[in-house]
Amino acid sequence: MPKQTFFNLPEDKKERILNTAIDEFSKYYYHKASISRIVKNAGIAKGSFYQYFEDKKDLFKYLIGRAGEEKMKHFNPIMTNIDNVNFFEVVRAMYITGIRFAMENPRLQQIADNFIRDNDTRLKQEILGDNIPKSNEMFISMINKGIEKGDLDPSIDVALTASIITNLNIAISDYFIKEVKGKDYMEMMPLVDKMLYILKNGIKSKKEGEK
Amino acid sequence: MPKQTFFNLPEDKKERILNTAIDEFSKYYYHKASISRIVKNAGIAKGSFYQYFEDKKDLFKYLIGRAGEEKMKHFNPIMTNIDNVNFFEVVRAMYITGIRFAMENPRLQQIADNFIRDNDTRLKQEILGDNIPKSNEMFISMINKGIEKGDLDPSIDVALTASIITNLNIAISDYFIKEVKGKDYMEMMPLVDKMLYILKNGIKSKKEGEK
DNA sequence: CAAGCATATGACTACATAGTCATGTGACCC
DNA sequence: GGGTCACATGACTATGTAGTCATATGCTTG
Repeated sequence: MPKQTFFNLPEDKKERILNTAIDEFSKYYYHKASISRIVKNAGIAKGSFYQYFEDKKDLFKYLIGRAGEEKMKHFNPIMTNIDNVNFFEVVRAMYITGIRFAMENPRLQQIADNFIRDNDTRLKQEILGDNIPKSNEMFISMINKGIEKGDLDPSIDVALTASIITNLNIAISDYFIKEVKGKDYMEMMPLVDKMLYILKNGIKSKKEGEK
Repeated sequence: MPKQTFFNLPEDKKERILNTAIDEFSKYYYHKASISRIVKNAGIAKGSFYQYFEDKKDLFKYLIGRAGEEKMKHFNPIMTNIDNVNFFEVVRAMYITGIRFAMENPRLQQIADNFIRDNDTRLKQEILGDNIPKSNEMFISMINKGIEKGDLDPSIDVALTASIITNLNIAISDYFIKEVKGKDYMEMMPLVDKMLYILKNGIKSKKEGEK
């Protein structure tokens, strides 16, 4: 956590510092991001930085935490209905909010991306604690419920399906941002539906049987 | 390319240097990997290193190239049959060889992984040139042929499906390495088939219609 | 005015990095 | 012996980093 000194700062200064830090960590991954550059760009002294934050990790943890909170704000409303709606509706809502978040907060999305892809597992452990497996567990329980309710094919492999759904989430965000960037984000809707069609029905021709 | 001096070295010395370098780049991504550590671990002088390679990038390019060649050795036999066999057979063979490569060459796999995930696009561009889009183009042409032949549902979105198949390739390797590591790699076969089942048929329950 | 306290500062330490270069060493040939 | 050439060496340069610390500024309170 940042020191009290940081929270005591006037709002605009806090904002300026965080904004500069977000810029830095969205451009460079953790180890390459530079405190020296941050203080230079934010127009504060090196010493001041260390009056605000314990160290580099302290700042980064704080940013990751804020990004997570921001993302959760969008996801929570979906999760409350989770038991009442069709499985695919939930997945659809998740994909849509995921893309929306990425478009509305490209720098935070980039920071999260860099962080997820970072292979310094010690750093990840220190910063995330044990929040990583939770998302997968949630999917697994969702899939199990989906099978019970009759929404899903009971012969699928649950853990593998969870992994697929997670990866498709990443795939569709990537695909959309690469292919459709700049355009209105409402254009993602048909794309999400095409993705869900495939997830639901597969890609095998319906006209003839399996060879 | 490494300098001639490097290729003139006795085989065991070359081997020792490359081996140490592979170790380093599989543990750390490009910018964090250290030439100083490599020369220390390989037992050669710093100056010698620069008699063998132009610079850090030269060595890395060489390693990426070797890893690529190694991987291609496995893939090429599949690609020659590409027109004669069922679409899903090709995808199946690709997934299997992908996992096999990852298991047989964990360090090379790790280097390729680190590199793909690196977000220094300039470095990527310099090292890969324009080889990146090629793999996607190949998938797209495969999918189009699959539709023509009647293997695939013509209503799918081709580009999106290509992206899905690529991502599922990553997903299954990840999943397999996390879940099944240490065991015999033949255990991946049922997993690949479950994955293909989902890709073919989707995950929707077959008993009742869509809600 | 004076004391005290929160905040601000940038030179500095200690360390790591990639890459250079002048000097050695040893084998081979004339 | 003398010359040439390939390879070997590690001290050194230049640059970057995270983090420290003694000092200074300025606001608030008695």
